[in-house]
Amino acid sequence: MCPRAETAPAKAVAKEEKILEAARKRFAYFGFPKVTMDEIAADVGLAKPSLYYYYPTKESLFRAVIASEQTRFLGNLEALLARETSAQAKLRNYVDLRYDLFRELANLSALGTQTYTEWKSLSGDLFRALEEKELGMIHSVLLQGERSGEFGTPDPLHTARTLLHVMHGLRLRLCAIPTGAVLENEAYAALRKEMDLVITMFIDGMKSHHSHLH
Amino acid sequence: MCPRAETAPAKAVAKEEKILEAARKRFAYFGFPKVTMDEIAADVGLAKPSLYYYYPTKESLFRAVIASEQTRFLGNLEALLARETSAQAKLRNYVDLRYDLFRELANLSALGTQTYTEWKSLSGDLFRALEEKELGMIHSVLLQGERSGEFGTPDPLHTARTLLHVMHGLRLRLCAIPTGAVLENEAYAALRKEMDLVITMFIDGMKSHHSHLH
DNA sequence: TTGTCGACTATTTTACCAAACAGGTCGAAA
DNA sequence: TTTCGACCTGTTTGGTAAAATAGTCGACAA
Repeated sequence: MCPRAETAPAKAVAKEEKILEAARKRFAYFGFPKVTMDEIAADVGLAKPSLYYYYPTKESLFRAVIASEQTRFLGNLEALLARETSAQAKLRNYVDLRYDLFRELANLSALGTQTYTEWKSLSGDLFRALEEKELGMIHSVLLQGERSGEFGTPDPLHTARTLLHVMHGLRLRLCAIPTGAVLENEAYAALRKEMDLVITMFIDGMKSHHSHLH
Repeated sequence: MCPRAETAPAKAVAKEEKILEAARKRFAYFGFPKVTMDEIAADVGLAKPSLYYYYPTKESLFRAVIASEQTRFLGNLEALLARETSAQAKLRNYVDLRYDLFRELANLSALGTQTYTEWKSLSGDLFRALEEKELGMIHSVLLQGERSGEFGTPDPLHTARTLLHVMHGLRLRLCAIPTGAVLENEAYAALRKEMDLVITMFIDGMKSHHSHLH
């Protein structure tokens, strides 16, 4: 209520986020090892030791960056699933969001694969936690689809997991393997089309499974 | 006809294959850089220079190893497609074979990912050529399924490519990302199940697409 | 002619050391 | 509460000498 009462902490939080943003940019462009704390400090107009007032280690700062990206994604995803639509529509929307996150992460990482695996190793637990939540959401959508009679699967959890792995696999493949496409954009457009086809196949496959049970 | 006429070259060919086999084992266990030509030579009871009589460079030997593995796979695949069965059955058999090749390559490479990407970079053209042929075969099976009325796709080539990419993506993911599974065998069993589910979804999806056109 | 190898070359890896660098700490001062 | 100068310490870097390895050549043998 009183603006003054919030001033001191608000300022600290604001600075924390400025640091986070500067770090995100640096890490994204140059990768974790090539970024120095001095540089990040300079970006936000501070000296190195001041950074340690907000983040105890370089790694914790990095993890904070990852966590913030993931939180944003999860927020969007949750909002999406909360909206009252068909399970199919939700699955397609999920693909949309997933693609966007892939795209963003790739955009920010000059070096593709390298950064990706680097991130994975530095904060594998975060990634695993994200996948866990992502899996849970897909799973719940599949269950919704089953309840509402849109489609069915013999094993919704297995299907959800496979779907998740397929999407990540496609993305990983794109990063790990030099595609024929010269332009990065082309490669991503192809990824997009493949993700769409996969989700279509899964939806149609699940519909047909359901109708077999009729 | 005359056994004598074949003796000299036959012996040479046999030795060539002994070298190939020794090299395969070494490369598989230790990876390309950690293997020396002396070691391979010793394995087959020769001195290093003799190897160069059969293979002009270390890399050519390595490529010969890869090529032989791939040829075997392609042979099996072709034999499979030649057999007179339904397109569905062929797709499922393709998954079988593909899985086996994944499994074998992984079995032979102590270091998983590392070796995989190493191989890719050293003989990317071979891998690309293999994928090209693999793609062609999947494509032809999809076309067969369409002709025979088993199922249909709006874009068979795109579907074939996506299927290929999905399978490779799943495998790649397994290599690149430390899974929760402690035992490697578990991880591969999971891969197997996922590959099966994907092909099921694709088959069902394509069936339903076909029946929509009815 | 086909196949083998000992001895040699050229290039890459390794081993090592010193200097620079970068993550992290501390106490003082706004 | 927030900032920073000075300091500490483990790691990376650069350069070099020694070792190892891919690849060559000419001689020798089947």
